[in-house]
Amino acid sequence: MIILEDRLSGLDEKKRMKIINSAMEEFSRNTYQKASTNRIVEKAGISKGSLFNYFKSKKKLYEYLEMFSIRVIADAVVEKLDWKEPDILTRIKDIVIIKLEVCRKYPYLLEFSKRIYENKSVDEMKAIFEEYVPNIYDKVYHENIDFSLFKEDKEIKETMNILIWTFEKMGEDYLKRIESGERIKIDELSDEVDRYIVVLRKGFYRRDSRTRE
Amino acid sequence: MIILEDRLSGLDEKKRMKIINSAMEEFSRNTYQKASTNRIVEKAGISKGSLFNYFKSKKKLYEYLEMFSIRVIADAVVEKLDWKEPDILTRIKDIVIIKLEVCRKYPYLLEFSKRIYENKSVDEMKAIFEEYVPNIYDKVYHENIDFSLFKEDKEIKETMNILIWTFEKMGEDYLKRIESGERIKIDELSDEVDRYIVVLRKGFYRRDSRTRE
DNA sequence: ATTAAAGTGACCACACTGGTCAAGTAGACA
DNA sequence: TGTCTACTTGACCAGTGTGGTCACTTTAAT
Repeated sequence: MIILEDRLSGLDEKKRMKIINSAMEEFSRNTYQKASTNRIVEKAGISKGSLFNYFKSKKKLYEYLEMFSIRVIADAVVEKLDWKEPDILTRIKDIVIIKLEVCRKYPYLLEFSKRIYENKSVDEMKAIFEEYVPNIYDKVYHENIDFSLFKEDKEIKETMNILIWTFEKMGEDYLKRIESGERIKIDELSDEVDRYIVVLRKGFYRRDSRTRE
Repeated sequence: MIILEDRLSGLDEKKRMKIINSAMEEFSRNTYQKASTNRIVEKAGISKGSLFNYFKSKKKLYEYLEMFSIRVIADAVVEKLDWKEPDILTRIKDIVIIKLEVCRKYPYLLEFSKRIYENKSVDEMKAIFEEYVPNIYDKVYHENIDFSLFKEDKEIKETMNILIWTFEKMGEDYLKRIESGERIKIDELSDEVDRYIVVLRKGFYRRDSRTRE
C-alpha cells in the first residue's frame, strides 16, 4: 500500500477539500503542462507559497491527486457496498449511488480520472489500480453475483455491458445536469434509476425472479 | 443555411484534411485560450503565414471548425441513412456505422464536439444545430419508426435510451481502442454490433418480430 | 520574361510560467 | 509583556510561448 508524502493531512477539512477541488478542476480542464499553479492557488484561496509548502512541486501535487482520485471512490465502494447482494442490478445501482455521493463532494473527480487514463495504457492503469486497491476490479461485478437470474446464459458478457453502460450513461447525464446548474433531489434520481431497473429486469431477467424492490 | 468565409475550399483534399485534423486535435486537447496556433501549423505541416491567410484569425478558425464538425456528421447521416427503415435497432446500427466512418476520417471529431458542448447550454446548442441542419434532431429516431415492435409500450423513453446509450458506449470503446493503436477490421466491429443487437432484440422486442438480419 | 498568387518564418510586444524567499502574522507559553 | 515557532504571504525572477505581421521567396500560368 503506497502512501505519498504530503502536508495536507493536518489541515482543516474545508480547506483541504477546496485545494483538492481547485487542483482537480485545473488539471481536468488542461493538460499537465498547461495547468497553472497560479490559477489553482487563486481558486483555492491560498497563496503560492502555501501550495509549494504543502507539495514540493507541481509534479508531487499531481501525483497526490492521482493517488487520491483512485482511492477515494474505491475506498467508498469497499466500505459501503453490500458484498452479499447477489442481484447484479441492485448492486450496480448501489455502486452508482455511492459513486455519485463521492462525486458530489469532488465535482471534477470523473473528468480528472479520464485525464489520468488518457496518458496511460490499459495495462499500466490496471497495475496502478492493483497497487492502490488490490483485487477490487474483478470482485465488484462478480463476487457472490447470481448469474442464474439472467434469462439467457449465453450472452452474459454483452448483457453485463449493457447494464453497466446504461448506469454509466445515467451517471454522466446526471453530472452534466448538475454542472449546468440544475438542482436535482436525490429522490428524483433514485426514482429514475428504479425506472430503468424495472425496464432492464423485464428485458434480461427470468420472469420468476423478484429478489427485491 | 449559414456559410462561413474561409479560403480552404480551393485547397487540395489531403492538405485540407491535415489542417482540419491538426486544428481539431489542438482544440480538443486544450481550451480555446490555451490552444496554440504554433502547434497547429507545425502538425499540419504548413507555415504560420498560410494559416492566417486561410483564416483571418484564431477565432475564425475555431468558428469554422465548429460549423464543420456539426455539419460533417449530420450531412453524412442525411445522405446515407435509409429513412424508410422502420426497425429502430437496424437504424441505430446504420447510424453508428455512418458516424464511425466519418470519425475515421476525422479522429478528433468526437472529442472536439464535446468541447463545443462544454461551453454552451443545451438550448443554445439545439439552436445552433437547428440553424445548420434543420429538423434532423427529432427525425432520426422517430420518423417512420415502428414502435409496435417493442415488447412493452409503456417505458418507450427508457428503452430507447438504453438502446442509444449501448451503441454510443460501443462507439466510444471502439474509438478508444483505435486511438491506442489497435487495428480493428470493419467486419469484426460489425459482428460485435450484431451480437449486441441480438441481445437487445431478445430483451426488448416482441417474440414474433423478425424484420431482418 | 512577366505577373500574380500562394506560401514562408523571423520577428514583435507581451502575458504567463513554476518556483523562491525575505518579510509578515498568529498563537502558545513564559 | 516579550519571545519563540510554525504557518502564510505575494513580489519577484528568468525563461517560455503567445497571436499576429509582413517583407520576402517560390510556384505556376501566361
